[in-house]
Amino acid sequence: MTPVRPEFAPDASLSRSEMEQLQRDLAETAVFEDEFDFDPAAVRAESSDSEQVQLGQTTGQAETVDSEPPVVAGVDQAFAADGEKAVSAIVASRGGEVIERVHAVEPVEIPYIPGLLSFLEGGAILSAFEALSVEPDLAVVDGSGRIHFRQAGIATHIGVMLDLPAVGVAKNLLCGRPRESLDGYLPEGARVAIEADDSVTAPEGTVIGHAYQSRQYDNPEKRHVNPLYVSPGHRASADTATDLVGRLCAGYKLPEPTRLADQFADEMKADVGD
DNA sequence: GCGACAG
DNA sequence: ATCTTGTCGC
Repeated sequence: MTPVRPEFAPDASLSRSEMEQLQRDLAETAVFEDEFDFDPAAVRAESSDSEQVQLGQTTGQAETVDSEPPVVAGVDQAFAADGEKAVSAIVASRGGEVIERVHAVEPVEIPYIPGLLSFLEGGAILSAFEALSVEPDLAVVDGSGRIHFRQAGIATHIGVMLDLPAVGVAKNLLCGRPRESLDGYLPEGARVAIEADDSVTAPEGTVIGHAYQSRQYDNPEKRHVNPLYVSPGHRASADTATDLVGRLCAGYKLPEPTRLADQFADEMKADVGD
């Protein structure tokens, strides 16, 4: 698919202040509330036999069409050639079934700067989306969305440019303040709101995402897992973004679309010449 | 000056 | 993100 808002292209030749201004403009365009063309409750991480039966039955065409799970695009990056090439991988799946995999390789133009990640990886991701044939309903991007200084993390950048519902899934917290301490043991399924503090361009206290415990061990003393940081990218609220990620997890810390893209990115990286 | 920082 | 062996725990 092609960008609907090309004016927001993550041009790596922009000055730092121009990049930051572009992000502020991007955040103005971003929609941090649910705006889907699909039923979020129909999103699933794994395929089920019952669905196969339904699709095969002759119980009304409209019904069978509606029962088709939304297409989710998992997006992840890897770097090759000593960090000089950015490899972006997208794995599209429907109800857990992989339906397409594409990738793109672009030269790395700038170093990693916290807050400006989309200018490092955005180009490769958009190239990969150009190569994608299917129309995804949702994108799950590695990195933050609204949990960002200017509310325009990479998930927001990609979502707005493609006008595609997107959620960001990060392994570390970029900014914001957890409503409750995350030091203690969080049981599986727990979510803690991440609020805007003075480092974020949003009213103090605005919920910009959640710390989400997608996986946890039973014994708090022996071993524990760190939570995921989920935030709206575009056309999704913080609550629904976390609901969606929860539905996309299948026993592992990371949601399935991310794991699939992660794996494919590694394969393509080796292909390019690790 | 100090602190803080996705991938 | 990436560089890397073994090792602890379920």
